[in-house]
Amino acid sequence: MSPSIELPTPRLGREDWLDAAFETVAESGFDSVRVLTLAVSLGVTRGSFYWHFTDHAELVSALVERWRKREVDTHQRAQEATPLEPKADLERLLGAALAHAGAEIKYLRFELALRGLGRRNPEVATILVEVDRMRTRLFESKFLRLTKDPKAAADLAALFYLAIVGGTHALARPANPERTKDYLQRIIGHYLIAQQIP
Amino acid sequence: MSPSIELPTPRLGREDWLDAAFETVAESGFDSVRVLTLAVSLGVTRGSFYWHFTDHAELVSALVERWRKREVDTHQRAQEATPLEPKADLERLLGAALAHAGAEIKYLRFELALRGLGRRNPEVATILVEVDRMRTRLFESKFLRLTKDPKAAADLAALFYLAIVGGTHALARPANPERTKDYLQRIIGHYLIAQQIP
DNA sequence: CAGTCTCCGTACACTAGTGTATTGTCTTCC
DNA sequence: GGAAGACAATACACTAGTGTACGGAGACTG
Repeated sequence: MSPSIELPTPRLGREDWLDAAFETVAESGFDSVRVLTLAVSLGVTRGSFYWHFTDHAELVSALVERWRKREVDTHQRAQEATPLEPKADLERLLGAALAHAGAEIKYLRFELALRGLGRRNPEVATILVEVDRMRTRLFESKFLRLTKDPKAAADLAALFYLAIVGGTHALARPANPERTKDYLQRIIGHYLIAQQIP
Repeated sequence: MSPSIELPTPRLGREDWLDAAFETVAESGFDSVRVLTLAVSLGVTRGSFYWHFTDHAELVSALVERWRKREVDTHQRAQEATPLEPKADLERLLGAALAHAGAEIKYLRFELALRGLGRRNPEVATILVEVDRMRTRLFESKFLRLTKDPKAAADLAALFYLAIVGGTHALARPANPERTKDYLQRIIGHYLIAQQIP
């Protein structure tokens, strides 16, 4: 009989637990992250978990921290990217923010869940404020290449970001993420970028 | 000794439980709604709860339903309100949507929590889609009085609504709701209403 | 003033989850 | 090939929560 029906069941590392937790957060929020449930879905017992983490709380904060690091990272790369023509630059950022296909939609859902957590966890709230500010400032610097009025650039960046956050809610819905993304990109791009050149 | 130190402890009705549940949702989300906890905070035991509700699930769906009814209600009133000049009309709606002081901020936080619930509960998701559509259509009808292009009116209404939903996140933060509201109202009003007259 | 309706307390059985302590079992590496 | 280290199972004690069954007690009503 062929022996290798059952997978080799590789041992788990910290990242595996974080990945699994990430999935559940994206699907059903932070409150659904249970050590027991994760263990079952990973095919092990909780014994494994408490080897990698001291605590349920540590899992959550590690997850948040991993997200923060990645955000700072992609922000760096966005800053260092060779700048296009100002308008195209903003459109590229918009497209990235509304990224939709496959894994990306999970990131959007995760971030929404994180904002939910931030509403009752001050440390998370602080991180969110920082990331929001980071992104807004990037937008601001781009808008500043379109208009010379610094106040208008700041306002437009803020409004731009508001629309993106709002759009995330629409994208997080099951129906038509592809079309939704195209639509969002079109209207935000049209009214908040194309139309705003002095 | 003066006898009336302790309050008369009025008996509780269904609404009292719903009110208490509403508070916890606004503060810490739907997952924090526990029968036991509510009972403690209301100063009774769970015996009371199971007289008014059959179930924990019934509490939640009753809460959602109450919210939906109220939304339909305020929508009716908004429709029937004597229309002002088109621009002022939109600005009034914007102000209402971003209402901030006192109790209103709880409503905003509740709605955000509800959107979180909607991400994993299809019935709630349906309700949210309906309410969103209801509101957007109202905005659309108002924008239609500013521009004759029906497509532009639809787009502007959508963008308007995106900005409002995004703005809710900013308002839900503890810091400076007053100032935040003024700022949001200003930039949304400026770029999405004032500037969009053909 | 007895009875009924409404609301609440109490006690019980049950489930899901956490965290700890201890003991295995692979791997790796000398 | 034997010891050490990395990962996992098991068993235990504990907490918070749900739902049910039933028994009061207070208020209103004839």
